[in-house]
Amino acid sequence: MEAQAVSLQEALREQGLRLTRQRRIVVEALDRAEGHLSARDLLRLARQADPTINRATVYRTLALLKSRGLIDELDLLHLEGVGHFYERRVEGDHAHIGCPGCGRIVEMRTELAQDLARTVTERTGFAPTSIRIEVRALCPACQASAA
Amino acid sequence: MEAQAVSLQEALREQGLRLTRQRRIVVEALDRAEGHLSARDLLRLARQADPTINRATVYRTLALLKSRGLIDELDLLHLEGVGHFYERRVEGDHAHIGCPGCGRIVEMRTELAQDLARTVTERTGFAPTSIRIEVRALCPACQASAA
DNA sequence: CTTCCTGCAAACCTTTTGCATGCCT
DNA sequence: AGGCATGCAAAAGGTTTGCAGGAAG
Repeated sequence: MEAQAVSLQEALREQGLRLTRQRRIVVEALDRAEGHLSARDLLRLARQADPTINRATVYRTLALLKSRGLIDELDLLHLEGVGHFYERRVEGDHAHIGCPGCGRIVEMRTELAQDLARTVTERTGFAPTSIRIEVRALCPACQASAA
Repeated sequence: MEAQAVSLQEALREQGLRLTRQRRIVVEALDRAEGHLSARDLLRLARQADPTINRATVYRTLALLKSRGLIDELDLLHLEGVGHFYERRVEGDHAHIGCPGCGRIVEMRTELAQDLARTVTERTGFAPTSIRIEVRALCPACQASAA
């Protein structure tokens, strides 16, 4: 929804936020991740770099990034568990599609989010900063086995 | 996404599901609700009709309704707390728009969900059964006070 | 030097589960 | 009668918080 720095680490610096060793480790893990990560995943990854890093620090860093709009928070329709998932906000919105049969999650880029943002502004006067689209849909394999 | 009965209660019967006193109370509360309800809200409402009704029953009923596609589950971007929200699935999709400034949630009907469902099918072969669109957006009042 | 972050541990909240009992069909 | 739903209580996650010590700017 807006221009972005090449990395979260850089984005943090641009925003004048303190860049501690722990925050660097956490954002590096998010930068490297190709998709969504749970807080638990992220803690595990961070601990590979520093085994003393604490859960609370991970949550606090996630809250910070979230409040600055640098990451998106998803829950992936509970298909992968009750917790939340995080991923770096990227240019170009995408929908998350989850199959309730097998739990598989795929992503799909879509321009419809732009349209939606425009419509929201026109019809409600609200100013969108992020859009989350999550679709529950049977994958082809599960459609076949359900038939 | 498909035709619906006039009430959840009726829908339950149509699906050949056992309609216990507790389930009736819970679905009546959902039927009466104009918008989203948390599990906690729902328990509170149900207890007005029967103070002995149990939390576990509410959760089990919600799981049942969810699995049958009769209700939608939302988390409203965590703006109202960490839990989930439920509402009867209605004809005509709508997006939930939440203001991070004041926590206000508004709904907006949108046809874009239909387009999105079509696109998903065409591009991925997945068969959508529900779509969740949640938008984080500053409301007019909060835009003004932020300026 | 000051501010704010971290680790720790406990608390908190929501949601789930095993089990014995009871209700619906 | 049989199968399934309920209530109860405890457990299981996930997430948040107060506090004392420590690191970053």
